[in-house]
Amino acid sequence: MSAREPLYRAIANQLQDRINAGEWVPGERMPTEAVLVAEFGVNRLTVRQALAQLRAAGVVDIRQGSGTFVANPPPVLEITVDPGRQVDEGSVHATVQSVVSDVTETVLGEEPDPSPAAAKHLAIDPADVKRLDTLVEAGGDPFAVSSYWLDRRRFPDLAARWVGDAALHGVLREAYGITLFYSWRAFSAAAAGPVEVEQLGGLAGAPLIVRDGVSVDSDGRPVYYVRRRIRAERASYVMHYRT
Amino acid sequence: MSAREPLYRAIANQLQDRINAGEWVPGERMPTEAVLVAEFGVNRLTVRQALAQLRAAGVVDIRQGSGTFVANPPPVLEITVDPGRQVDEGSVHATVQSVVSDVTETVLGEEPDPSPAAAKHLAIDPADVKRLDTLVEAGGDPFAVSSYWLDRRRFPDLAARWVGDAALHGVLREAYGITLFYSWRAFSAAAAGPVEVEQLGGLAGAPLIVRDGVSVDSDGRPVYYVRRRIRAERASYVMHYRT
DNA sequence: CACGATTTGTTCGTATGTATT
DNA sequence: AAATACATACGAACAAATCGT
Repeated sequence: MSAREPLYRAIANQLQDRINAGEWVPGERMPTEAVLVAEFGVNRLTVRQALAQLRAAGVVDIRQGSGTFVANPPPVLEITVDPGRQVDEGSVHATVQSVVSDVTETVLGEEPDPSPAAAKHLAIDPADVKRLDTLVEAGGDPFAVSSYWLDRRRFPDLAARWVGDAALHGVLREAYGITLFYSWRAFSAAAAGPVEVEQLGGLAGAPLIVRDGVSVDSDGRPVYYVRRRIRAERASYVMHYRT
Repeated sequence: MSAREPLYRAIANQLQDRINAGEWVPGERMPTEAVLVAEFGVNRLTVRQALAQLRAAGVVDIRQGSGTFVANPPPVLEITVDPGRQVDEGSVHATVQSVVSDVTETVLGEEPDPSPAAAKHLAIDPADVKRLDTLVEAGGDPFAVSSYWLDRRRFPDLAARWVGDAALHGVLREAYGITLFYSWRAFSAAAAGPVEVEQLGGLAGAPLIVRDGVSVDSDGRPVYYVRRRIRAERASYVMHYRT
């Protein structure tokens, strides 16, 4: 095994074990840093490093001025992925709206973005690619951030035509007469960077569930490449099979 | 906005900006901690805290004795999800084998696990649930860890019948004559805990892509509930739509 | 291959700021 | 307002891994 395990890691493991053993139940307050310092006979920084490990793993919730609590896994929102439905009608919007009525998608910004990957997905020149970022809010809380890469010649004034509470597929249908179809989707995960932290809240490095995809019009021509990010503890994508 | 931004965060953001600006390209070595200490005029721990943020976000790669490097995004393995194929033949095995020939799935352990959630998915009593953990290795490197929850009365000696390089679906077909069908799958993300770090490597809190699912037999009876974890930077699940 | 220099990792100590109770 | 508890920041020392001579 490991020749010498760092103190902070040993303490983190021991605390994890005691949580698993039920010494503190989810939502319950754990001993303060000062108490742990006395109990383990180490420096406060060492205790904090141990707690930081558990926080990063989503095991504990640390609140300034209040204390450290065993994390209470919140209910995850299950976003249904229906492979049979090829028309893109916004799975996130539909799912979130069934739980929270107050769902909005607002434009955060729009700018040229000569991304080679996006250009390849759209089959256009990188110089013609623009990126439009939006924020989906549910009940006033940030839920998802989306980046759409589009052909800026085809949709020159997209942001201006955006109406506050609509989703992009609705804007494209009503303003441009485009019906969207899914081409492909991909599910992956990533760590939250400074930008995502500012947009979605949470901590740097927190896991995000990422959904990429390309939607095409009725002619099969790519309309946009999208990358949507949601904090991992908030949602999951569920796909049911026909039996 | 933020009244007072912590020093370490300001430094992290500035370093991030300079990386984005191309001051250091991916794979290139960044200034040492000592240099950054002198440059920003702060304590070394403050610099380290800033770098820890970037490391957690996957922006930099820090190697003891060597230095800090701009992260080089490794190629992700795209695991194809075919909603049309309802027979469970092991999508991970199939995909990984197409790239690396040396793929094995070995049993890490088998033990009773009265998980209420698993019992519900299997429609059996929690006392009858056992969990079997396996490790998928590709080219000698750990790639994925899977936990299978099964009815221990139905599969009493499953681990004993396991042959080293097979996948579970093959074991069930050959040893029990069961053909598996997908019932549902779910994609989510989570932070790596101590257990996952030991099994998959990486850092505590690193993002994992998680795939849950239930497979049933030809009678529609649940056979197992599975939860597979892969380090986020290693893979993504891709679903193509029929046009 | 050995060894020293370099660079990051861990741990102690101390002080002050900020949020919550 | 005071006490409590976590957040930030500085200083110092030694350990461990890496790399070049």
